[in-house]
Amino acid sequence: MTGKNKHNQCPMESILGQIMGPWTPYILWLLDNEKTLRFGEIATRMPDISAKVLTDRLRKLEASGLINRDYQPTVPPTVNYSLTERGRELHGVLQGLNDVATRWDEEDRQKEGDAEIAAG
Amino acid sequence: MTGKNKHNQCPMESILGQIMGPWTPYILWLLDNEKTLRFGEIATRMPDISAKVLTDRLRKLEASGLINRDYQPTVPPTVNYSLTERGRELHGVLQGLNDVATRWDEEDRQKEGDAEIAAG
DNA sequence: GCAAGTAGTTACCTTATGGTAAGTAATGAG
DNA sequence: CTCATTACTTACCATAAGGTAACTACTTGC
Repeated sequence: MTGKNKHNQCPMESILGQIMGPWTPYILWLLDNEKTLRFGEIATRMPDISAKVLTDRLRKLEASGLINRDYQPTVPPTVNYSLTERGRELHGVLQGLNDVATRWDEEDRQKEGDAEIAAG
Repeated sequence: MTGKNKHNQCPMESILGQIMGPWTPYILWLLDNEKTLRFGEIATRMPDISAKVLTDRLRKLEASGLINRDYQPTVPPTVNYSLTERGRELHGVLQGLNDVATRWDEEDRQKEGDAEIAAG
């Protein structure tokens, strides 16, 4: 997987093993923005992830102490996910990541547009 | 894999596909700190990564336009890696990540220490 | 008694990923 | 003539990761 070693010498390795990996930062970003989301709501916002993998990521984030899982034994059941206090400490990083992503995306679209105009 | 989709609707997906993945953020962090590093110097700082995988990561970062590869055809050859301008824009994110990582690491060590004292 | 709805779990199979070891190029040293 | 050096590349193999489909539980409504 994305990270199996815990923390040898460098603290950064540890955090990377927890929050990195295919869909993980995006899940954190969703929960950072929307406070609380049900399993199905996360799945809707990430159409390309399978239930199996989403469950896996949520379980790992829970094990890392970054998200809370609140199971309500209603019928049908309701499970709410939210960031823990530690998870919320990632806000600045996630925000910064999104800012850069948005900026690059705009720049790239701009360049694509220019290229199309130049090509006639 | 870590990222195959380019950018469907959300710009964050794109950046995650580029900088996420097992060792990638750590490589960027090294280059952000040390300006320029040779292949072997990066390898020394990351003892657990194999040459094959390190090469793969460097090639992908180069393809994403985040790092420069400067091949000097000396004997034996010298290859210097450094961040591009775009790569340097990740400074804030990498710094923030490292800050959180360091803080959590200290907190966890503190807790471990407390537990040991409590256990006698 | 059967379908619907939520949040999964499980089994099975395919693909992706990563490790190891060996090979390559070019040249100066011994 | 062979070794050492750097930065890889290649082939081969083992493991990990992920997709799909089917199945679970529980109760309301038809």
